[in-house]
Amino acid sequence: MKKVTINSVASYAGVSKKTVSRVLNNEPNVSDATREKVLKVFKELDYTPNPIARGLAQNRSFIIGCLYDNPSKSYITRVQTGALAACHELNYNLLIHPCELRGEELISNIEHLIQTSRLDGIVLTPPFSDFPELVSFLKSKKIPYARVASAVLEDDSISVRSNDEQGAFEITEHLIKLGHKEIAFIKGHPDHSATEQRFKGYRRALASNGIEFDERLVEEGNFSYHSGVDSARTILDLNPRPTAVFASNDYMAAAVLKLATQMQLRVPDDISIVGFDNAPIARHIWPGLTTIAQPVEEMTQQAVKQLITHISDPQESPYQVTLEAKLITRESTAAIK
Amino acid sequence: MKKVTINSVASYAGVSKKTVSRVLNNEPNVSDATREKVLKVFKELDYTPNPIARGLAQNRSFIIGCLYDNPSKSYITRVQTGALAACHELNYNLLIHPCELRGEELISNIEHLIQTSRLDGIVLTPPFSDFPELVSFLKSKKIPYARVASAVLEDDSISVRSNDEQGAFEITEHLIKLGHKEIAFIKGHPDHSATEQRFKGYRRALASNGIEFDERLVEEGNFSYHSGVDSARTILDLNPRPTAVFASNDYMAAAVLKLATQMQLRVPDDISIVGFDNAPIARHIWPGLTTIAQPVEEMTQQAVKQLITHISDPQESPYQVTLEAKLITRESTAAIK
DNA sequence: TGACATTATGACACCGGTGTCAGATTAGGA
DNA sequence: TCCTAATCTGACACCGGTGTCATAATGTCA
Repeated sequence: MKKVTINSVASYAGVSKKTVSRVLNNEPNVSDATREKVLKVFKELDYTPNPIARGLAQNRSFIIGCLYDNPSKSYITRVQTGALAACHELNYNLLIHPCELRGEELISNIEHLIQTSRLDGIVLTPPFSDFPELVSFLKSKKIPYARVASAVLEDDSISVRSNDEQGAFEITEHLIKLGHKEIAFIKGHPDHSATEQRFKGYRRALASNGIEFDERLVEEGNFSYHSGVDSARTILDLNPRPTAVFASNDYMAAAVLKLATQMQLRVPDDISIVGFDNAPIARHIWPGLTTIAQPVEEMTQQAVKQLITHISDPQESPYQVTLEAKLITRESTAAIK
Repeated sequence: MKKVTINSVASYAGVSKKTVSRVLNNEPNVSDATREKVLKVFKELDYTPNPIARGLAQNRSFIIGCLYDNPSKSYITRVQTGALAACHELNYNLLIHPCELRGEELISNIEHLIQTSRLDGIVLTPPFSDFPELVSFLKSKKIPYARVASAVLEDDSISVRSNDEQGAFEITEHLIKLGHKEIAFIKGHPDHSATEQRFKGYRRALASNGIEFDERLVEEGNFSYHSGVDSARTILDLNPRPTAVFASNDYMAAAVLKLATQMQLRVPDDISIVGFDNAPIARHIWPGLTTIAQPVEEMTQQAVKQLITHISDPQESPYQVTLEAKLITRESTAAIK
């Protein structure tokens, strides 16, 4: 099997390689006859252009990077799924790059990544999406980027998000409608902008239903299962015990559930628990968790698609989108008796 | 910021670009003085060679692909972590490629991937590691590949595995030592070679402890949580009910646990449950699952490292390694009363 | 010191595409 | 029918590295 290059195609079709290149890139100024002739040779020889040679000539790599630092494997996988879908569609490759937000030398780490891998652009997923140092670094270096699930909107950059505040509002209101008034809240990791958004939604729901906010019901978590255990311990020992717990994600909610079960509390009869994200664990435990589902794949896919479009044609003006989050009710919530 | 290329380095250092290239690749036949002079210029100009140009010249992409089709997000993430570690170390990039083993046109899908992305090699993770059609395709196309967690050993290819059969043996024996004799078994997905291996280990443990194998205690699963629910239903309805259940992975074990809990069975007092893989869920549920931990990251890292080494220097003879699996005991198993 | 082997270096083509520009061909209008 | 404008096409340089080979510099030994 010998290699099929643009030269072999050109000589086989009896045209110059530049003409072949024109056909390849759908450029104008090729007569229909020539175009078809070349296209036929493509098929006959089973020709695939070499992206590396192309990249060298155009100073592009056809690679975009995906940055994440997230304890939730399912979230990461969903992000990857969305990003890959967009990449496949637009003939790009995806380079995944897990790294720590608070790791030393984040910026130089990223700079090195961009330098060595010659990324054409970067997708930022939480918590990077709202990390100012990084965003302004990319902006100063003129590296195209897109932000997924960011809270802060900048109008000159690509950003696709879902409404965390609204989701938190809705799930809190769901509890309130079930008669709950003492609703504990476990916060997420302070580096994630979602943390503040979800907290805001919680407070807005309380306020709009005339329930006074009680600071003693709020615990600091960090989205990890482990932090959920710690927070749960404090909350479940409160006297009087709250009748419901809203954990800022499903892992922490699962931790609350585990601890409650260990303490012989029945969920949802004795206490209702809700999470956020609709992670697989939400339906893998008993009782299943009432939670908020976000369209993570969809968000990432749109963000990456936008990003690649922008790279290929910088005229394309970047835009912002907000997608819907959805309440999923399972067995972990019930009306107060 | 203007681009720093091999030409700028060469003229700045007062040598030819070929000499710069020599220094870059640690080739011999460069005098120490020249070498140092060039290295100093590297630093001064902050030069990073362009992998794309390099790739074009050497007909390499410095990219290896990672194939998977696995319902376990944590397994996928662990695989990626290991693969990335090896890639970073050896200046390679990783292209992840989730795809369905039984999807239509798997082979042509992979062929297309290799064609368009010009992969230098491929890592196969379960269930691809032992999929003969794919392996022989890669072999016929002379695409370097490495297999992770494969059961079948071929001596002319790279393969890093852990001993599933032995792990299953040990965890079964753990149950037997606790006094269990009626131990139900839920099989994994038939496409995964681990499925048969784990089953073998289970049977060997029974046999070596003089317990007769009872076919009625065996259910067909497919590694998914959902299949675990189905199998659990059958098993927990058996009369007499087995005193222990060995599910071939933790998701299915979690399903058994969920169903048992719903049926008011106490775990481990009424029934012991064990899983396999040591997935996060094993410690996120209550009671935590006794299971077998495999060094997935380590396996993948070694496989990828081997693979890249082999690509860079085909003389390097491929090798096979088997790493240790480890029993993790948690709260889901107890001595029979 | 001369003859020869060894080491160091650079000129140049090449990898497989794309950009520029000039020249050839065709179309359209007078 | 001729002239000009619009459309096609190809020659050639270039992207940033590496491979080959010739030549220059140095080392070795008689």
